[in-house]
Amino acid sequence: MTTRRRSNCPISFTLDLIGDRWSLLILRDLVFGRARFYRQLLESGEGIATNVLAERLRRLERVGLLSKRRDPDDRKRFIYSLTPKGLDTLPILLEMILWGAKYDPRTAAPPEFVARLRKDRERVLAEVRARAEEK
Amino acid sequence: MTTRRRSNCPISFTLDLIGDRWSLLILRDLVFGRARFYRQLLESGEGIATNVLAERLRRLERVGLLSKRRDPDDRKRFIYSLTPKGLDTLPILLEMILWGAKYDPRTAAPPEFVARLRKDRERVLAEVRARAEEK
DNA sequence: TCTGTTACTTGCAAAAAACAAGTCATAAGA
DNA sequence: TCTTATGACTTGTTTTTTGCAAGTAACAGA
Repeated sequence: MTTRRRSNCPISFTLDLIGDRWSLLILRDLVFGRARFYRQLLESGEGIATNVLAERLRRLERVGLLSKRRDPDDRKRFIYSLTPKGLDTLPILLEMILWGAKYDPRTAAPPEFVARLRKDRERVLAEVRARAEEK
Repeated sequence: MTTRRRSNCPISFTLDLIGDRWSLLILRDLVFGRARFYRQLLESGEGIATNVLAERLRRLERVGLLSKRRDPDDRKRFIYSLTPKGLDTLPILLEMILWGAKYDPRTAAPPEFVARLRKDRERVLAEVRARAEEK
């Protein structure tokens, strides 16, 4: 992926950083707590290629969305976690959940979560954020 | 771009349809009323290649986010416009504006628009939606 | 020390994007 | 009505990115 910015439009800026087919899925797995290690990210569902994952992690770290540190409990692996800047993409992810759940007849989105999200967006946002932060 | 779905995750579903480097910019130009014709989309800032634009328009039409009709005032051109499904991506675009405006020091996002959006999200959403609908 | 994990890297083929040029259906002007 | 212009693309080619398979290096455990 290229890094060259295309304009000063805020949407374009956002897309230049996370507007590819994988970055937001990586952020999703970190935000919703499904993964913390390389292996988990690699195996979490959609089948990203290992070289692409490595490149994306490097990139997301470089632009400040996530950080990497050695796991003190097992020094051969690394813990990937979101920075505040990375966590701030949560509202974007939540809107994508709402849109996807609305238009995908086969969606796996839990209906009660979606209903709560629609009804009380701020509250759900705060809850997911809090859970993500304590990791 | 491929069309094959990767999973039933709503975020993944959304990204399968609009998670590339151009689709959301096209939607942006249609939502915010900067463009209605092929030429305008082609020249609106970021420099999409003509073959890529053509392919994306075909794709977005096929998945039901936009529609195409001949312009009655000049039958050699076509008017591209959003469907309700396409217009429903607006919340995603607005969150990207907020994120981009927050983290891009060179952002061109009008500060008063961003401030209003932060303060009264629902209202701005309704306004932009209303303006986009009357086209 | 040997074996297994974990996190990658490297090499190559396939797909997609960027770039340049050309086609085709209107429309507008002489 | 012939001629040129415009708008919306298509086609061919090069470059970049992705996907896939295999391999390597650091650390851990027995």
